[in-house]
This record gives sequence, structure tokens and C-alpha cells, in this order.
Amino acid sequence: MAVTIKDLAKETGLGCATISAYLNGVPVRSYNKVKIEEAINKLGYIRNEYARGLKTRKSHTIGILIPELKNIISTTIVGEIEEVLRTKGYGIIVCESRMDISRQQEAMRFLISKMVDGLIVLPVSSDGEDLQSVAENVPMTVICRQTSSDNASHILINNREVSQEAVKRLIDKGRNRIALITDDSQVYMSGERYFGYRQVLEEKGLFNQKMVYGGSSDIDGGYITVKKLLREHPETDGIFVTHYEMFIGCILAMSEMGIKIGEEIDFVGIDTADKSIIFDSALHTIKLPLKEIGENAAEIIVAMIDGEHPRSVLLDAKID
Amino acid sequence: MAVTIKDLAKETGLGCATISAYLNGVPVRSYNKVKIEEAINKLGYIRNEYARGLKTRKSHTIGILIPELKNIISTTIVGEIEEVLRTKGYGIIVCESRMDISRQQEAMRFLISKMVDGLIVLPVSSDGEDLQSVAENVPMTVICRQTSSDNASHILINNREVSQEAVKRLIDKGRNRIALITDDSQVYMSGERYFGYRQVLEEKGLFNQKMVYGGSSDIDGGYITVKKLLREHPETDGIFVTHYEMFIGCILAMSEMGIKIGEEIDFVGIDTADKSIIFDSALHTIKLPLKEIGENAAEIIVAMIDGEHPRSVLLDAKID
DNA sequence: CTGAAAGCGCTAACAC
DNA sequence: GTGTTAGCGCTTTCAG
Repeated sequence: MAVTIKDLAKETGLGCATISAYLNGVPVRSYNKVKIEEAINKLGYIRNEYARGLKTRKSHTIGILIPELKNIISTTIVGEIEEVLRTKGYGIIVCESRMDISRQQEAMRFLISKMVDGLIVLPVSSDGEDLQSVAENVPMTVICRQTSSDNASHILINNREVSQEAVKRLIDKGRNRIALITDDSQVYMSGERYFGYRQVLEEKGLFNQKMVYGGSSDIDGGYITVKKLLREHPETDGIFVTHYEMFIGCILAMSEMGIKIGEEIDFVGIDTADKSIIFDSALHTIKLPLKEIGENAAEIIVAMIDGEHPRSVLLDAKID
Repeated sequence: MAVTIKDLAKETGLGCATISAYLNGVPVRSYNKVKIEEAINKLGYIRNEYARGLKTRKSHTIGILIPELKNIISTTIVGEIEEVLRTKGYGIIVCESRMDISRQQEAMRFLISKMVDGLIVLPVSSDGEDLQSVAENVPMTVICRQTSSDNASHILINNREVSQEAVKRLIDKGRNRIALITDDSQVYMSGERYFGYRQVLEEKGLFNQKMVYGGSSDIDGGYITVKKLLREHPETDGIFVTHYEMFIGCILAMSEMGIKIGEEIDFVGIDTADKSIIFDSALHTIKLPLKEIGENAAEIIVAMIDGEHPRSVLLDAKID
């Protein structure tokens, strides 16, 4: 049986309440403090958050729900969130929805059953209907998706604008057969990037729906898709890739095919870190503000728990 | 206030115990079953796992502790674990240690305070001393590291053997200036791979410590390190890369430098998936049995919770 | 098959 | 500053 506050009381000869008070930062006599500390170390006491949470109605835990654990972009954001949250005394529970609405619901229930104080969600679908219905009373921050719910906070990036910028770069380089490689799943983020791409090309009369290719949003997906694209459209001279992993897959394919990027073909893709030194020369990359997304998500959810109103933040991705 | 079992009792006119029984799969009169279901949906009842866990001493949750959330290998394993665990009625809480022993300890405490029924850990350091001391009473499975603890289960891969195999392939291809690119942090897995590499080369009299390069275990790390290697040792004709992300970084660098893999230089690296179609031709890759690792970890931890003894599993990585 | 009552470990009043 | 007590929501005897 685990060691409880009662054991500490017995060990020290003090009452439960005193121990509890000390554990919560209330001052106690200094010699009692010493006794308590000793007992804690001797017995290896670890506070039972279940009992504590049951009483206080707080778990000091934030639930995080992302589509896939193996998506670097998502997990990088989660890492940043955790970094900030730990300084504020919160821990995290991470769940994945596997791009499946019912799993997402199930995960939400799981998180709520764990009494999370707040939720940070990167939803499967673009509307957030399904979310809000489950988590009525739990503060929620939605990242990278615009939902219809207005008791949730939102953190968005200027996907459409930066995509337009990306395609313009390719045009400026003299490219005019510009393809799009994006993910199959029709989600908000990909959609916005697609619209940005499309809008610029339509303005120039260069848009061709046949040059829009979808694949699975991983390295393999990018690899396969770019090969297919170049087989079916060898005239392609510029490619905009909307997902990081797919972008990597594309570059690997280029390498294997012996195509020198910046000569036959120009690329614009997504990069994960501000500090990345790769992709300098011949490639343009969109730098996602992952750190800012994570920081904002963490700070906003804590603010909401402390009673503040939901708010929305628009973050700038940069291209260079 | 959240809706409780009491509210269900009031709504249905039944007693708490009956509701609880139904929720736990005990048969109740079919018309009561209907009433309860209706009340659950109407009120949006979600069971409070804190209260339940406090009573039953079970949280139906496994704590998972990995060095970094943004490492694809780790998160892929976590995904597999989650997949299996959910079929057995367990959820997961994921923490990261950020390669820091004290954070690892802190995370363990966090997980234990959440009353996890078991722990699956990919430890920071190679000895597991620090682990067992914290989690004395919690079943634990350690993955990819051999620790001295024998009340923990272990899941290992044949790192050394497969590394030997990898280097032999390079030698068979006629390479004899074979470099190693590995990560800085001296962890068990890298160590084993290093020993495998070294042993084969020493046997042939080809070992040269100056051709062993360390870098950060991410894409940037691989990119930077291989460039440095080739600058300082332009005679290199074969490279063994011990980490997936670094391997990707290497290939990206090759691409940028216009070096065709399989001609000037041969590579052997780590790949993440069994099904990957990349890296076919000129590259050899070690396929890590990530799915098996995850499945085994999940099954073993549940078995331990059910009272079985710890056990160790050795899994085969394959090269092709 | 169902209801009443006790108690899991902790905190929050409240007396001392 | 410290001890006593009640109760968070649930499960679990034990009667009925």
C-alpha cells in the first residue's frame, strides 16, 4: 500500500492537517518542517493527486489532443506547451485521435474523466461542433483550426497568406507550371494552404487542378506523390508542398532521381524550426512558429482556467 | 458542477449502487438499463476516474516516459503502445524527460501521483538505478535499454549484431574508409551500435576513431555532422548512421552537395517503418521493429499488472 | 436485483 | 500553528 499523509502524521506525531498545510505551502514551525521533510524522504511519500483532485476539483493537468503522435510538427508544439506549463505547475496528458472523429470523442471523454483542468486540441475536422458538445464545462484552446465555437480560444496561423507568398516566390523565379502537393485529408490547414496556392495561380491564369496532388501526410506520402506527379506531369517546374514530412519525402525522391533542386525544379515547403540550417540555398521554406503556438496555447489555457475569457491569436508564419 | 452518479440515481429513481453496478458490467433489469442509458445521455454523465481510482486503487492508466516527444522513433512506439493498450481498457499519460535525469525523476513522480498502474520507460541513462528507486511498487517495462534492475521487464533489440551486419555490408561493397555518425549523448543504444561498428572494423584493421562523429540526434544534427565529416575526411567512402533523424539529415546534405549515394559513398542508416518504400536502391537500411516493441511493451506491462513476473524480450532489427 | 452505509486520501473549515 | 471532522464521487460489502 502506498504511503499516505496519515503515515506521515504517525511518523512525525503531527496531525494530518498540519502535514497537508505544509505540503500546500502554509508555514509550520521550523522544527516540524524538518520532521515532515525527513518523514517524506524516509517513507518515500508521493502525494496522491487523485485524492487531492477529488477534493479540490482541480487536477493541475491539461489534456492535449492531437491527430497523430508521430507527426513532428504536432509533437514539437506539445513539447513547447509542456515546457511552459510545467513552470506554471501543470502537467499534461497527451492523447491522439488518429484522424478519427469517434476516437477524438473517446479521447475527450478519457481526458475529462481524468478531470483535466483544460484542453488543448488540434482537431480532426475543421468545424469544432463535435468538440464543444463533449467539453462543455472545460476551458478549451483550439490550435491551427478555426471552429465555430466561441467559448473556445483559437490559435491560428496565416496559412493562406503565407501560401500565396510561397507561390509568388516560385513565379518570381520564372516558374509557371507550379504543382501542389498536399495531404489527402481535407482539413482546415491544408484547405487554407490550397486556397492560397490556387488564388495566386488563378490570378495569373496559371491554375490547373490536375497539378494538385494529394498523398498521405508523411515522408512516404511525399516521396510517392512527387514521383507520381513528375511521371504524369514532367513539365512541372515548381512545387509547393504543404506538409513538413511530405516535403522531406519530396527531397529524398529528388535526391534519388538525381534532380538538382533549384535547377530543373524549385520547391517551397514547410520547415519545422526557426533555427534550422537546412534548406538554405535552393529551397524556400515556410517557417512555422511552433514555439509561439505552444507558448500561446499554454498561456491562454491557464488564463482561461483562472477565469479569463477565450481569445483568439493569429500568428505569422514566415517565408524565406 | 459535473454530473455524478447521484444525479443519475435521482434521475432514474434508482440507487447509486445499481448505477455503479451497471457501469461496471453487472447485469441489471433491462428496463433499468434503458433508464440508466437515457439518463447518461440526457445528463452527459462522464465517470470520474479520480473518485473511482481512489476507491479501487487502479487508474486504468499506464505512464509512458520518453526522452523527447519530437523523436519520431519514440512517438511511433508510443502510438503502437496506445493502440494495444486501448483494446485492453487502458489509457496512457505521456511525459518527456528531455534527456535530463532530474526531469525524468520529476516525471516519474508526476506519473505515480496520477496513480498509474504501470510504467513504460525509455530511460535517459543506461543504468536504471534512478528509475527503480522512485517506482518501487509500480510495475515497469524498460524499452531499448538494459538496466540493472530485475524487477523491471526489458525489451531490447539486437543493436550490436545488426550494426555489425550493417558495416559488413559496406565492406562487401568494397568500402574501407567507413565513418560512423551517431549522437552525442552516450546512451545504451548508441553505445551498442558503436561497439558493433567498431568490432567489425577492428577485425579487418580498418578502425579509425577519428572517423567517429557525434552530433545532435535530429535532422539538423545529421546534416551538420556529415558535412563536417566529409570536409575533414573527404576520403570517406562509407557511412553508418545510427539514428533515423540524423540519417535523413545526411541524405538531405548529400542531395544539396550533389553527391549521388551509391557511387561516391554508400550509406547504411535506420529506417522507421517496415513498409517504407524509400531508401530502396542505393541505400541499405536497418528496419527497427517499432510495432513489435510497442506491442510487447503494452502486453508485458498489462501482464505484470495482472501479477506476472517481469520478463525480457529480445527483438530483431532487420537490415536490407 | 437493488439500496444503505462506509471509506479510499486528501483538503478546508473550524475550534483550540 | 495545530488537531478534529466532514465530505469530494465512487465502489463495495451486506441486508433486503
